[in-house]
Amino acid sequence: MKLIVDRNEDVPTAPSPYQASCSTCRLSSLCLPLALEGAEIDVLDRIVQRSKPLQKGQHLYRESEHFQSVFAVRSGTLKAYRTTDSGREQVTGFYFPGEILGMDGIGNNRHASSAKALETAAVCEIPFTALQTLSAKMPHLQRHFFQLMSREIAEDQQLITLLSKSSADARVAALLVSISTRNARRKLSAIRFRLSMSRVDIGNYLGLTVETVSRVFSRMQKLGVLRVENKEIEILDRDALVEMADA
Amino acid sequence: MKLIVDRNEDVPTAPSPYQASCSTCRLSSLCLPLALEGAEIDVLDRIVQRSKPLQKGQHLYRESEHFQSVFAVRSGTLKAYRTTDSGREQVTGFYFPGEILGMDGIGNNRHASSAKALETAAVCEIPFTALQTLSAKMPHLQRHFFQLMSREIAEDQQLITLLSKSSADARVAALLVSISTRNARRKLSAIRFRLSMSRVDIGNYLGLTVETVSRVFSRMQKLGVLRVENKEIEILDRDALVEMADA
DNA sequence: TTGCCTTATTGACGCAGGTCAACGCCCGCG
DNA sequence: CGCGGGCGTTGACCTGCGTCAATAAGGCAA
Repeated sequence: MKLIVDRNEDVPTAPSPYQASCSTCRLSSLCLPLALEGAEIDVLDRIVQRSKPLQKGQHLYRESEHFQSVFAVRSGTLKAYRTTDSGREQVTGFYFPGEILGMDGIGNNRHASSAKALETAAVCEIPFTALQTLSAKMPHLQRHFFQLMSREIAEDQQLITLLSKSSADARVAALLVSISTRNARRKLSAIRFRLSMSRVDIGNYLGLTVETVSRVFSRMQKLGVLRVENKEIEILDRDALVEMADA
Repeated sequence: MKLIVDRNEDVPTAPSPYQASCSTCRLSSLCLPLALEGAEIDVLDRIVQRSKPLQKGQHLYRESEHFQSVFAVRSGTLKAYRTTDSGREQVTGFYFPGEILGMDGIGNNRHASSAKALETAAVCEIPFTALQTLSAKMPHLQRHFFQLMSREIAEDQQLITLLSKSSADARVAALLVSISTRNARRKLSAIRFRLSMSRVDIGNYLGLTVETVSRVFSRMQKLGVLRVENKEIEILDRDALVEMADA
């Protein structure tokens, strides 16, 4: 029944050609190289470090640690979260292959959130100082990185909008639509996928309790919008879902 | 019933010495020039346009308009907001003197939010293309701008955290603490100030109704934490406020 | 000034979602 | 292969905030 799962049963830390290079990377069309051409990609390639396979539950970096690099997800999923003064944990984002995380640390040289693998995950590390130097020389890269940061802002604002007023149904629907869309970008199925995060994480991210998330899933299943089987999700009526996400 | 409005009844583009220069600007220690030295400031100065005094209610830019510049607030306050698919308005931020807005438009060359003056306001316009060119030449500037964007991300995450779980009291307390802190940065009173935004805007920003905001103010006043008189706020017990903000 | 219209406050009431509790089912470990 | 602990689901109940409504208080126009 369940087929599984993640790849990256990762290789000991030998010479470590975890991945040849940006130019052969399947994700280059989503990731940092997006705006670059051949020669430029090679230059970027030289600063990128591909040495970090993470096991489920392992941290990539922790809040308030010294900031040094941003990271691109190569495989697997990560969550970013911060801890409030009162000790509560708040998930601020999920990161899928091709996406960049860690940019919130640039502001004061200290990570503003922690990042943890939700399943076995591989990332590319991009030392920020080197990235800056390169950016100054490669306008495309500079521009692209500005864009990536800007989009992160815009996405956070999207989430703010969601959290500010929307119903539980709308929040869950919005998350599912988002995941679906991001899957499509990676040429994966937009209607059938496996949630790598727990219900707790989903609830936390969306400002809901686990119970509510669970009830929403059940309700949507009853309505014929979704099929839910543990972490497997099938979207049966995407239009309905999009509609719910907005309301 | 809807009247008004504004369109950029735009200001003659005459010589326009609304403000001498960045180097004489009282806010330079908060704003873009922060990381620069004498000569560099002058160069930045040359691309900055100081031509836009806005009347209360007037727009600086509108969602989905072509993105061209970011803006620094010189005086007054602005709010940024986006409109959801269902037509609801969501305030995503308030901007005070020395702060930069418009960075969410970089991502796809289109403003992701609208910005409107809450009172008479003056801004400096910083054409983004020119800023990029300069950034490539001036590492300090590039770095500083990355930092500004990063901080915007971190602040949005703060708000996400707030909206995700906190009580109405905590939300209002957090906003007041934030305004207080930002006032202090500008050498204004941290304990006595005038709210430039309406209760509606506050509620919208915090994901609360006007009524709730009003009740929270009353309650805090009763508790002796605040003195509220219309838009005038006096913080009587900052520690208590900080404490409430966290819970 | 007077009056009008927008903004703010306060009260009464209802409901979405939180809380508490019980239970079933994966899944990893021995 | 069986056992245990975490994760997920479901139900019953409770509460903080939204909603509706009425009134007050600014503030701007004429």
